[in-house]
Amino acid sequence: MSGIKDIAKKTGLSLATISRVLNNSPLVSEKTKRIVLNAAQALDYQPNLTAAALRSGKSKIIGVIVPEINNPFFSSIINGIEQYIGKKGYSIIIAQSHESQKKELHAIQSFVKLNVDGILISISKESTNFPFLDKLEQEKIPIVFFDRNPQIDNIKEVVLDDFSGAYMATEHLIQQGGNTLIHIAGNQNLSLYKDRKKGFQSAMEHYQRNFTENQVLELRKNITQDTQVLQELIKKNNVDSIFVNGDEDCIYVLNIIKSLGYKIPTDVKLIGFGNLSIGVLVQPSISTIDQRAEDMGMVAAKTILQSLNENQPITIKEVLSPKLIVRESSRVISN
Amino acid sequence: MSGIKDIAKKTGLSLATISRVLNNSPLVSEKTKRIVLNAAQALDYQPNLTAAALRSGKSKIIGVIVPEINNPFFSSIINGIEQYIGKKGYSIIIAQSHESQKKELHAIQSFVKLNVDGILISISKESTNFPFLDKLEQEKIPIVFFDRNPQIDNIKEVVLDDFSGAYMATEHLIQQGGNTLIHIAGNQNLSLYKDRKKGFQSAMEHYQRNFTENQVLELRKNITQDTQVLQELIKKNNVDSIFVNGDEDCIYVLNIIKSLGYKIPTDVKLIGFGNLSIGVLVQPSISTIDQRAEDMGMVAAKTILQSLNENQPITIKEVLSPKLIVRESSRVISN
DNA sequence: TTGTACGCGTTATCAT
DNA sequence: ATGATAACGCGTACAA
Repeated sequence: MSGIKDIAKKTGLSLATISRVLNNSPLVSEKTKRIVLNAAQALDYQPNLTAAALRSGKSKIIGVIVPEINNPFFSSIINGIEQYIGKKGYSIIIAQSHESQKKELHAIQSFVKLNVDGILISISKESTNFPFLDKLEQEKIPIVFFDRNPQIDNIKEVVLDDFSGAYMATEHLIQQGGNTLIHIAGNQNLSLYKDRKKGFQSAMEHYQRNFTENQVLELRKNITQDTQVLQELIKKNNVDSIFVNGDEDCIYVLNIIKSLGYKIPTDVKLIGFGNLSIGVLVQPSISTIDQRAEDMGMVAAKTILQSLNENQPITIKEVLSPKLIVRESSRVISN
Repeated sequence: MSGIKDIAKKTGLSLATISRVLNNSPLVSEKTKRIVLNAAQALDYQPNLTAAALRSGKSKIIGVIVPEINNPFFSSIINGIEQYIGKKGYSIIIAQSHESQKKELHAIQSFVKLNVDGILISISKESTNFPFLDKLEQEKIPIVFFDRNPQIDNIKEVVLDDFSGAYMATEHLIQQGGNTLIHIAGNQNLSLYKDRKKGFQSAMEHYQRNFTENQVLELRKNITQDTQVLQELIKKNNVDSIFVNGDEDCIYVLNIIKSLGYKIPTDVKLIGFGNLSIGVLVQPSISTIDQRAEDMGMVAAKTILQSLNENQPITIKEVLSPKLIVRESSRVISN
């Protein structure tokens, strides 16, 4: 392995010329270009990115912060980010917030010290204010929020249209013949769960289903209690369709309903949200809304790389449209 | 934000002294130490890790390569790595091989250019030779293999005792009253799946269950065919216990068996491998072998950090013991 | 078109 | 115990 010095020595050219060739400067003749590239090949030249970073101020590293890497949704997003960014010659460095604002700040500090060129972040549940934004602006480090976004102005963000997703899910249940619907909601501290609830409400109203707050509940994650609640809703209130805020909860609900002796989708129709791969392994397979995690990662990656070249602080809001995926848990068998 | 120059200017001390204080050199008086640290605080000093890396040759970055980050096992390992390494002031940079040896090599190249201090890798299924080992040794970059390991000598590796895990699983099925057992195997190109098969075989032999290759099969992932095969095995051969190579496949098998009308665990007992979180969401919940993914990540992280300080190329093999997790799919209801 | 020389921010060596 | 200065490997303004 060798550096530009070695190439200079071998070719008899100056360091500057070598550097120019390797950075595709137009100010070099074709001939010397060839000579240098050949020598580079022969010597197994490997640029020292650290030195380049120090000199140029560009590290070719993007920092990524997620609440939990160990979460299929986020790891899929990271997958998307890595794929896009890897192609462009960048690397990603990863930190987890574990839903703690303190760790989030700490991660950003580390990233700044490492001279990352940009930051991609999905904020923690705790985070309501964002003290790091000023600092990053000073340092000219662009930041793009994805999925979970702060409810503030003048930022770049990539989000899913959770409202539409929930609307689509609800509409689908109704179109499949659902009469009495409920929504099992997620943590209302996160705006995306709020949006899913709103989407449910909106679809209900649009189809004149007389929406009330009684039709929305959160799980206790205590199987006895949850079973009891669902039993009552289905028996007394004739609930025949349930839109669950996420696939994991959906499978949990699915099992409860099956254990109660109801048939899915005949007695109760179910749809989740998230399109986890496990959704096709359960029986019946669950309908869901695809969050397009990889796409989100790719768009976020694209956005941050764009921001590196334009130094105007533009406001960007990329909204991805979710996709309805119909499987057994909500499909009315046609005959 | 400021650097050591700013502190030097403010305190009137030399750059060298500032650097010494910040690196906890013993060669400074307590008094100046205080002065410097106070100034650092006041000026919001942030070390430029790029510059430090260039000068010292230590980047405080560890490169991690996994086949797919979007895989709960690997993302859990990364979680473990990140937790351990983050505490020690290191960062992790991540690349995926997508099971391609070419991408694996490419990732290593990138890591070398970035001057990572060490590499953690779980090799791709394709990889049978490891041309990068020489280069890394030249560059004095330590490498630690985890989970999937090359079958060669003189390396550092952290693996699960897959043999024992499979043995435990099989033994458990027998102890629960299993008479006729089969094993649904994984891709035999990976040594860990081979080990799981061997563990099954060993337990079978130990309990005089007359092991033959007929008791091992791989799924076709075609639901019609797989259903047919399982149906026959249960009906004709009286199979009453199945050890499946992984939890995802286990859930797949579970659904097939339920759809055939058999009761689990009464008619057929099941156990998987991997302890995916989804295992408790299906019904019945599946017994499994915990792979201790986070522990593996932490041990791998610990191992690589140790290697940074000792420059002797020591051979290390850390073997983690799996844990049996008994849930409904294999538990004989006591009465 | 090519070369010279300085600087990026820090650490390490040598002197004081 | 502290300071002056070179060096890490590369990029670029300026000179030629």
